[in-house]
Amino acid sequence: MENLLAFARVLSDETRYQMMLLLCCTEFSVTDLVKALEGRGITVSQPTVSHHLAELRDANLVIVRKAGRQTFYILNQEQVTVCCGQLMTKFAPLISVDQIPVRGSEN
Amino acid sequence: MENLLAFARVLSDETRYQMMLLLCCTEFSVTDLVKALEGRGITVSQPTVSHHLAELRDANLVIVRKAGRQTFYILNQEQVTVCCGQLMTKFAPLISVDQIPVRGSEN
DNA sequence: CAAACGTATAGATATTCGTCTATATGTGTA
DNA sequence: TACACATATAGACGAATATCTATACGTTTG
Repeated sequence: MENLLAFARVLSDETRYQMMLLLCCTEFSVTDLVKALEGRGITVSQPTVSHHLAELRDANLVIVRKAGRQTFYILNQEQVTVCCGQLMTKFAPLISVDQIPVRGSEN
Repeated sequence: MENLLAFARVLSDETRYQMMLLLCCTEFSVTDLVKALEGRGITVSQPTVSHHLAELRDANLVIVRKAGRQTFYILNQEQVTVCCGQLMTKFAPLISVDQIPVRGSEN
């Protein structure tokens, strides 16, 4: 599947979205991620989280580190950046880069 | 639904993705859009395209102009830009804005 | 006014996909 | 070596959704 389609598809699920928010700047083991999601009101089983992590892996959106019997995941911010750049090129080519409203642009 | 989730959801379907590519810089009527999609190997009925256009409308991703019995659509590049900015803020906060690889960054 | 045209809506259907339970695989430990 | 722990995989199931056909709605035209 095309790169951007995979990126969008991964992002489009609430559970994965919250996972990515958590993984953005902090490494999590699978079990800890399950607990952290629970804390955000997302109650899912460990296999479900593993399944979603596999999708993130396939989309190159996480960096994986194995340590003993644990596996740690963290978001691949560079891939996010590449995808956002491609999105801008394809779907907002008329808007110059330095106009990207980075902060305080909720709506 | 949250803004970015809606954006990602809309983008995550192949048909809508191709529609957005076509609508990016050119206005299309519904019928012409059906034909243009056909030309790209996406064969869908007019009601299907209308249905997808309604989703794009709900996500504020198209600008609509009615003229006689036709309705013209074009992509709302500003909304795309806003969403990309929010994506960067939420999922790539450690990467500075001026590093966004805008062109020639396919992978 | 009636017919043709362009688009939107409604309802039905099949497929995709998110989730679960059960279990397999791999790794540390007593 | 046996067991406990952490994660991944397999298969089943229900909900979401992309698509279709049929039709309604609005507009132009003869």
